[in-house]
Amino acid sequence: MKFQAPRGTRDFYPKQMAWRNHLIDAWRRVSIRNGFEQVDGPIFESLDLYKVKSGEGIVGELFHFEDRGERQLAIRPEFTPTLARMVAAQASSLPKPIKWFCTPNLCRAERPQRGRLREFFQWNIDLLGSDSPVADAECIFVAVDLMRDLGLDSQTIKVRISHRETVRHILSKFGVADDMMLRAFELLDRRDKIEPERFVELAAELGLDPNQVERFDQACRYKYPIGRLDQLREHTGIGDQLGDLESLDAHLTDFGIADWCEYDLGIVRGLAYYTGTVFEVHEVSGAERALAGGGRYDRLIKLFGGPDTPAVGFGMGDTVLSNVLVDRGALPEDTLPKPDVFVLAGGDDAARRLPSIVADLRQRGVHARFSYRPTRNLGKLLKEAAASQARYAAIINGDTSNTVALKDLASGEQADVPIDELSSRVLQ
RNA sequence: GUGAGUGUAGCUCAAGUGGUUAGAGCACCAGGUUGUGAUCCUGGGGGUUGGGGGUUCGAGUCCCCUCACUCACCCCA
Repeated sequence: MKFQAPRGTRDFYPKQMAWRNHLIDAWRRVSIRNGFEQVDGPIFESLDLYKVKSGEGIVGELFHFEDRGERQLAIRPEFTPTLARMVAAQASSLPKPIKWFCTPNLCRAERPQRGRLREFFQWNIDLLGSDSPVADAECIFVAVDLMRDLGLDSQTIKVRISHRETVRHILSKFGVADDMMLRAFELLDRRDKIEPERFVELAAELGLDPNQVERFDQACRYKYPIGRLDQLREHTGIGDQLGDLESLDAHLTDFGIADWCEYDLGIVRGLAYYTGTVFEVHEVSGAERALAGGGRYDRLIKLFGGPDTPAVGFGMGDTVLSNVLVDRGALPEDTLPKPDVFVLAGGDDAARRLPSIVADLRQRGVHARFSYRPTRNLGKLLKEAAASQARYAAIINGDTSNTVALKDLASGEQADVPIDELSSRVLQ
């Protein structure tokens, strides 16, 4: 019997595990310096919890099971319902704004593709209790901060921003009735996937004539820079009804991330869920899926039985992020922990002294390794030391002398150092 | 879940229209008689060709099923 990992799941060998930690460490580091606190919840929840947010249709897209007490449970496909449940339960005692992050593994019963697996890790940033556009801007800033932390730049990455209410006003201006709004958003989301003639046809059903369709389509395809809402006004004829977008625009500039962002009215995201700002983080070549997506969801906490609580946040998966970084030349093997020193012995006398020297180094916090090979051939041992990517090799002298030869494996320089100075030397 | 493509060693790939015991490089392991590491020699382990069934004297190669990956749909919470 031979087994492989189930469809859409991954095995994490040391190299992959180091890479995964590299990403999750960055998520943690960036979250914390932006003032977010880490939370987590159970990896499975009541199936009903997910139905409340997403409806009956969600059941076919997650993994669910029945426990021995006939409870219907589901492995978490997202974290937001857990978060909403947690916030709703203690909302009155939590200081506002609530700024939480987590890095859960999530499972979805989808057909896997590049950047899309059945089990993955997702960074969640959520800011609750403020309806100010500052909160929207800060969330976007956190996403940008992460990109920057991992060495990506604003030429490679763009945050594409839209706003539900603004698009609604534009659609309304073009003559779409309120009860047709949901269908209009659906059409906007799907416009690249349907034939142009069909698009015009469907738009006509919403009350738009071909001329308006053309104008609206163009307004949605154009990317507006931050600070140029005047262009957006001109293209859409929306006038002064920009609302929060106006304020968001100023905050994005004040946070210094204007060049990372652009307005893209074609960004739609989940229909039933978001209420205001929506955004996606993209790699500009378009070769990968969205790195992250999020927005404002002011009605969710109430839906879960809590007080009316405005909220904004985003999720970022590890799969696309990883693809983008690897596309840009990052090598997962470079994230493996490297030894500070590789201790080796070229003779039997030295070999007897090796364990105590290694043990002492490790007690002092030094990452120290040694060879399991029986050979005393220093050439082979040095090759192993170099392969481990240790910074130093420490060659124990065969006699009882108090020095070891410390060799810098990058430069090749070598010098005798007293054994009691070894740990401080290699930790410098 | 629907449709299409792909699948040979840990990795990258070979094996004319079916034809002996499926090969190579890299990687891994071990030696090269007594102390200094890149592209030095020598040797070794590792494959039921993703798995199962069928056609055939004979299948890595043809057919069916299944599993996984890739792409589109769906969805993107």
